[in-house]
Amino acid sequence: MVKYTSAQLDDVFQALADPTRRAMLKRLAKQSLSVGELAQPFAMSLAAASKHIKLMERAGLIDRHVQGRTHVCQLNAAPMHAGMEWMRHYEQFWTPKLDVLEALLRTEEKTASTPQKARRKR
Amino acid sequence: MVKYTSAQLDDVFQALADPTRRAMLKRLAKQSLSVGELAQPFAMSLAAASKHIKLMERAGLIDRHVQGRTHVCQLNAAPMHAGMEWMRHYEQFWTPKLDVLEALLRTEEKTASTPQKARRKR
DNA sequence: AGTATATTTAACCATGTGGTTGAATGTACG
DNA sequence: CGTACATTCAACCACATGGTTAAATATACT
Repeated sequence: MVKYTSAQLDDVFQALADPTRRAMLKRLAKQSLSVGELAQPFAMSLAAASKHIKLMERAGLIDRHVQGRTHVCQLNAAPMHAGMEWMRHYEQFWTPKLDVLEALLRTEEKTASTPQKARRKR
Repeated sequence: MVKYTSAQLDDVFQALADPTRRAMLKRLAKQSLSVGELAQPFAMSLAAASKHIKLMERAGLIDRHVQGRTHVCQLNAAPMHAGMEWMRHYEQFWTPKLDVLEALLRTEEKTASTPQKARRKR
């Protein structure tokens, strides 16, 4: 199990926090694309698209290999793993809580003075 | 299966793209806390912490209920679900690829013309 | 009423983001 | 060699961020 640095998470989440970039990644999931191809569907200059790509490169989500005059971008989803792992710890909180018990237990963890039926100790 | 809006994802990923905010959420996973309590561990002004909290509120990750003069913040992890679902589509790409085949298939989809070992030159 | 506590608001600063246009760089091609 | 193409760089703009301090608000306490 790998450990991820905070800065890594910063960069990945940051990269994903923009619809243009998410759309680019989506396309890259199907095939590698040049900068120009990646930019084409968007109503923005090439320079703007180039900046988005650079930001994703910084996050490690895109690998680039220059081939002649074109730069081919390839998805590298691996860094998302870090974000996924981070979020996974919270999955329990949106997962249907079939029992109020679980919530109560968490509350009591803090309270620590309500002995109720068991748990008393510490 | 719920569908998530792009703006929702923007806000959630944005909220998670900062170590201070992630640390705050981590503490809220254990117990609800007032703004002051939430801010206490950090070397920053209350005003700064207050802004972080507001940003997470905007993302729906924190619910606030005012109780007298203190504002109690409660984790609401549900919006993370959207981010998790989005990422899940990419899980296949960092998951161990036991077969090179899959990668090849994706590549060929694009190439479609390079005849084998040729590729001579250029 | 007056004071202390909890939090937000306002004004400000430096830096980042998302975009533009125009010039520079590097590579391919006739 | 000269020109076209692919992409970046530089300068600029408006606005968001992450932080500060100081003042404003709201509630509680005596």
